[in-house]
Amino acid sequence: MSLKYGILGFLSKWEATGYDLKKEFDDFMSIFWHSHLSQIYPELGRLEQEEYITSCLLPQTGKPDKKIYAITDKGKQELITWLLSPPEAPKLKDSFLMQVSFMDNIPASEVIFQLKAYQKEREQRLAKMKHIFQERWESIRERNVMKSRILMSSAVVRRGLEQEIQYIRWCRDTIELVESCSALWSQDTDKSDLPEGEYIRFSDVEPLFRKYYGNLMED
Amino acid sequence: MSLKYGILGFLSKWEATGYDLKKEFDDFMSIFWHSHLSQIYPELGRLEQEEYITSCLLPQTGKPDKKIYAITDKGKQELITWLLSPPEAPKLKDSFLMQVSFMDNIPASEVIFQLKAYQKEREQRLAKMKHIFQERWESIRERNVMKSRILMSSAVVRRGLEQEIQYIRWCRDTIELVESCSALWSQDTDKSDLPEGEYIRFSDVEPLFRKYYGNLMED
DNA sequence: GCTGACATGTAACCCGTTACATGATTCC
DNA sequence: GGAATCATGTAACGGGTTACATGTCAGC
Repeated sequence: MSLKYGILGFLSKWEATGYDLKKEFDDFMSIFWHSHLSQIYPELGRLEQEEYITSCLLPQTGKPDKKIYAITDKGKQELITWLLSPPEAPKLKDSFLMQVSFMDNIPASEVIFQLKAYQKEREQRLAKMKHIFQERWESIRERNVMKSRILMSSAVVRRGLEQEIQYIRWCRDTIELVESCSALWSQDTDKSDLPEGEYIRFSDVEPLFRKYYGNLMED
Repeated sequence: MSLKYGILGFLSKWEATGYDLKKEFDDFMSIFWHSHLSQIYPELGRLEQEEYITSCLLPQTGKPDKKIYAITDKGKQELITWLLSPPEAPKLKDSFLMQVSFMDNIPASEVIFQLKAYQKEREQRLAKMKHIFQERWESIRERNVMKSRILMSSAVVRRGLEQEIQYIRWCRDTIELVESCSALWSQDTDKSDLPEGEYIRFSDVEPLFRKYYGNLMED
């Protein structure tokens, strides 16, 4: 149900077409949401029907006509009601972490390969976010006017940057960990009746683990 | 499409019923995925039809009969193929961050209230995760056997803990930021034709911003 | 007597993704 | 000549959530 509020939130500050909204979902809003045009257009239709937004048609030559949407008072009220309602419990869906947690089923070399590939992807995302961030920063500094909206979107930007940086760092650390423990993979390819002494003990790698967890275990 | 692999991944190590799987999705796997029983049962049916898993019926007295599922070779192969396939680009959906980015529309006091509520939620999640983590840690230490599976799930646990800790810290820092800038909200309740001098300048709060971003802006 | 754990499922609905459909202009 | 941008949408499908449906046993 959040696409609705993503649209209302954006329209609470600027008028926009469906196409504009899509760009915003690919740009700044990509920090917390994404959507396809084929979902945005019908949603705009529904929101207009329920009178949360109004549209006005702008004929263009050479290009297709634009339908510019604006928020209504009813729409703004709906947005505010949502903003004041209790925040939803986070429901994480991270298919890469799922892959990682089952990667004892593939060779250590492949694990490292996958971690490196993902790290690269996140580095690209970070670079894109930094770019967005720097552009905004400069335009804000030029106009030299401070608003609460700028404060809140800056907070969101910080969260986005932090998240990427930490994920990248985790990839790096985990690659190192797997590299230094790759012997575990040759061990446990199911020769299940080896004598006890043949197994690597947990106590052998415990110091390495403590280092990997850092101060996360305290408390 | 990841529920399928969540199930196959779990069954690659242990046999389980639909009910067991649900518990696992609420427990350890909640770090990266969640699912409802009403989705798990039909999915198990499909996986069995496609011969990725097999079931055996265990009659019970007093309790309903159990249907215990086990992975087949074909299923294990399917899992491995997925594990080796390129990791998906992350598609974040964080409705709380969406709320935050539009919170210039509600009073600063309400912003702080929402941030505190969310911080509490994440603290509870962290406490739960630490609990899961400590239980596992102890049982691993007792058995004193190291396996690659333990290494990978430990990496996932670290990611989960980190994520929570950092989100909580962000909430704390952002509450402070909003508190020290709450004057912005009284300013911009749309008295749009105030003389220029009445506005808070960006340059006035820039030092505060630099502190809030820390070393995130550096390249 | 009621809640919660155990155990399995179906049905309706909503949300989100991929594919299809159109058509001009600009840049390489 | 082909890809990318601007601009709008529909249709089919798949995945995920909520509600419905059933029934026993243990513990408070």
